[in-house]
Amino acid sequence: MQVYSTLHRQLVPLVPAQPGEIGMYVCGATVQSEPHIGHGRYAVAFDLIRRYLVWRGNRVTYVRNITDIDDKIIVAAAEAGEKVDERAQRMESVFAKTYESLSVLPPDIEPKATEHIPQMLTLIERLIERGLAYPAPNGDVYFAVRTFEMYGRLSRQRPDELMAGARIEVTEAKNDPLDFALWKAAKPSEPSWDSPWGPGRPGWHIECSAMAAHYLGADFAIHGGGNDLVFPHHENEIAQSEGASGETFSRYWLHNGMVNLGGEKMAKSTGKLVGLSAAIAEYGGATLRLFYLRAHYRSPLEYSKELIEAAAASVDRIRRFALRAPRPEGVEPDQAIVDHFIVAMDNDFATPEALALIFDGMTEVNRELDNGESADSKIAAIHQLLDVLGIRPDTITGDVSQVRNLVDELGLAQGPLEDMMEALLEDRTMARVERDFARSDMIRDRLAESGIVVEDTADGTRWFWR
RNA sequence: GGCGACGUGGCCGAGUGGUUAGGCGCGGGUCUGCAAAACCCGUCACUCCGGUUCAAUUCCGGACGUCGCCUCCA
Repeated sequence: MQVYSTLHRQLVPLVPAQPGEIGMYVCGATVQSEPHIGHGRYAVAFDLIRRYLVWRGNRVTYVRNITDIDDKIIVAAAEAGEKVDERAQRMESVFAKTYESLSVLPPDIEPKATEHIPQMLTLIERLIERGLAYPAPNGDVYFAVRTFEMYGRLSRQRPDELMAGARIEVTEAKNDPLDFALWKAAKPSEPSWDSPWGPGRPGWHIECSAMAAHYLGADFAIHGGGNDLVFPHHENEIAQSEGASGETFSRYWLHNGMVNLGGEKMAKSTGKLVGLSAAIAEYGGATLRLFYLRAHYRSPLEYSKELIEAAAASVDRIRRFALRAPRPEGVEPDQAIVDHFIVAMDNDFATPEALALIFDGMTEVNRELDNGESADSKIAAIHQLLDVLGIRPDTITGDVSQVRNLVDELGLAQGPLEDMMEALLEDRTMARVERDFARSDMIRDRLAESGIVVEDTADGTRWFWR
């Protein structure tokens, strides 16, 4: 299996320290405000990687953190008149809901920064002992970038050239403008924790170093996150972790590409964003998930109505397939299809190619079914691969209230959705037999309005939620 | 200015030194009360300029362009 590692800048074989034992740390969200489409991408990308690695027989420990204390949260909470921890918890639950809608599995461990302050303090003390960090007179503690020779290895930045860029925060407390905060002295009314350097809160980067080491040790396989985190966040993590332990910190660095809107990165700071919850409400989580998977995880991904609707059309195609060709019991999946999938996915998780072969397989199955042949092993393979990709066409549902209204109007019996649909479709079939097409079309149209597609096929009438 | 990624048909998006990606859309057909679906056929591209080669979209060099990072960021 080959992965593209930002550290190596090329495809490299994925070889964990212990064969089949993969520790995976992914930088999760800062729960400052509602997630946008971009947040869904990182979540789906690494969920996919995790699922695939597990499916291939690895024991994966997936850690995805929550940053629940930082400047942005403090500011956002103040603006909203909320307590910092309350806001963080509220946003955390919004994120959790969207993850669930996107079929993103919960990580094995989801550590929060505020619950690992002791680990961070220990790490900072060690860095000071080793001469890589220093407390400043104002109560801050800084990492001394120039003392860490390898600084810039991940992002290919040289400290002198960073200086030339000059957009670096200059603080009098720092010995060098490149130094970054490990610990920030608390201002009045800010949340704070006791430390050897006085009350304060952690700098952003230290939490990931501390929590990754705590749960995965130093030499774990994969560290992931958005490619906007390469510098400075991941660069600083390496400096802190390797500076403290003297060991390599994470073997491979995987970074997902950004979601663009109108050709530019989606970001809160520029106001160029679409809310994730709103998009899920409009199109459904499965469509969003497929939207992400249509592009390779490292490529930029443009968000637009046209592209999301193309994804929705593909979800419909998958859904129809699942209805026509349900998962057969006790059938061995077609090995050729599975092998092809593995070749694609072993190549840095090439989901566009994987999707292409699944669509190919669906076309073959449909053809064979049209010809009255059995296609069970191919069907089994396709269902299995959809599972690995986390695409679950059977879990989509909609609002039943309009169906109830229609049932009432037609004088049919209320009941579970399945029963009501059966009654409605029977009514419609009768109307068609009597050539009362006004009535049959009305039923179909009304169901369409409530999000249910009704189609008459050679095998009979089928329906599904869109 | 520094670092990095990338430029494929109407759109999205793989891939390859000479032979079909796939999806969406579009045109035609089979089927059908209609619609939709499904299937079949068609829609054959690779930013530009040099170079290597019998042969380049695919390798090398250059130009142009796009995007990201260098500041909080998935």
